[in-house]
Amino acid sequence: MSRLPEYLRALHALADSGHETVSSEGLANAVGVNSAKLRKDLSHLGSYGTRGVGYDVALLIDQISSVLGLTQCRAVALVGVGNLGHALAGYDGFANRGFRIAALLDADRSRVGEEINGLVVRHVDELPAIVAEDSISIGVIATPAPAAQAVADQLVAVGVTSILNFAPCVLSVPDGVDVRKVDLAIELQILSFHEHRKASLTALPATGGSALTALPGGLATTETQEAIGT
Amino acid sequence: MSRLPEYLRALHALADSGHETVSSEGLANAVGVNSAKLRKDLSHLGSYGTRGVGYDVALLIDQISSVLGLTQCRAVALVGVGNLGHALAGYDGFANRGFRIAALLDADRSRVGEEINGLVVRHVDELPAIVAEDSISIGVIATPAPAAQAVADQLVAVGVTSILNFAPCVLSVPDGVDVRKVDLAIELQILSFHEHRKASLTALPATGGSALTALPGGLATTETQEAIGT
DNA sequence: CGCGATTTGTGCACCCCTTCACAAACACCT
DNA sequence: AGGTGTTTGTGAAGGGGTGCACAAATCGCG
Repeated sequence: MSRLPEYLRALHALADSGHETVSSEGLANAVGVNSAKLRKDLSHLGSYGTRGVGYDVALLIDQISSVLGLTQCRAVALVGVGNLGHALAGYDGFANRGFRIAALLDADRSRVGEEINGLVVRHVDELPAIVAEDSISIGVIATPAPAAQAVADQLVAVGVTSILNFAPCVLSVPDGVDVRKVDLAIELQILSFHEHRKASLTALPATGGSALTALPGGLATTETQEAIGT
Repeated sequence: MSRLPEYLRALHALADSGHETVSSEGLANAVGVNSAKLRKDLSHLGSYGTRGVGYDVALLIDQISSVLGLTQCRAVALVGVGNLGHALAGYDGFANRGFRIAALLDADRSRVGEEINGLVVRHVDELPAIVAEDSISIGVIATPAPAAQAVADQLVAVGVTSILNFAPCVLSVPDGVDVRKVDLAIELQILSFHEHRKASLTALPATGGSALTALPGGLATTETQEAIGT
């Protein structure tokens, strides 16, 4: 499930604060989900709770980490060191959670050679060599939209089967390759939609405003505060 | 729906390439969804297609923009100008899509006064004044996790009802306030899960590997290549 | 003016996810 | 050892989204 990473983060926080066990309801509250849902999620990866007591935090962390394949540190290659790429290269949230940025790449040769956070930017054409010297399991695309598809093709060509795409475009990849997309502007637009809806509702509480704002009701974009898509 | 922004982006691309009308199937292919789903989505905001022809691109753009509340440029306040905040402040994908970063804030006084992309960083305590001088509709939190809740409280206190949270933690906000969360590490962990699963399946195609990798099947984390959240 | 081709809009069935509610299991206390 | 309270694991019901398939509608052409 896409919720497992959230559970994992909450569990780490609990472990840091000294808890050795958690009840399903306690963990559910920390993550913001229903306790039954959480129990069902955890039951899917085997029973690791003790009735009357709860779940062993350390054991659960190990289990979830194992399922997510985080027992080993995964190497990621970041393509595109523009504005966003710079930030991602320096983001310390990756190293703490089982990932290591192993290579920085860019198509712009004027950027090649630049050093960011201890890594030297290399040209995207060196991708085969980079994969050869350091097994890359995930590629991150932080290029402008027009360049994204070409980069994705290159990543796929060298055997990368998981791509995180920050470019605002859809990538076409062969079967067996997973793509996740993060579009920052879309997130804002969804919030804008809610904002617009709230404004209309408060202005016209009786009629509900135009038909546009009075959609079926639950249309409220899946879940708020749910990690991307989730 | 959370898919409307994706439709909007595809429509803009079509408009730029000269198309005046699109069939539901053409647009669906561009976005990567089922054509029936797309037609149903569009029908929820009133019928704006012509049978036998398709949808008028310009008209549809206006309609979706209107539903999303993008007819006016929305002002966002960005709190936290660390690594990620810097990138967001300089990200040009916002201005092109109906958003304007109106203020940069940080709790660290040593950062106050710094100029980024033509904006001067101000202290987070100035939030009430900033909202007063420039109506803010969305707040973006790009602070470390421990500071995020306090910032959220401050944003709510000055009347912000939509928050985009990049800090890896859950925010508790009163009803009526929408929070969307983007956790970059979680995205990578989800990809790691898929990677781990693929590795196990190819190694043990018959048994499907351990029970961990042989979950119910459709567990594959909602949708790939769906904007967060989806 | 009529006919065929094309495309929208939607009723219907299906499936997955979510949630409630409860039985089984465990620990603690007496 | 037995009772009691707590918590897990799960069966069943409900809801929402998804996709198929088809009727209605429109355009273009003869």
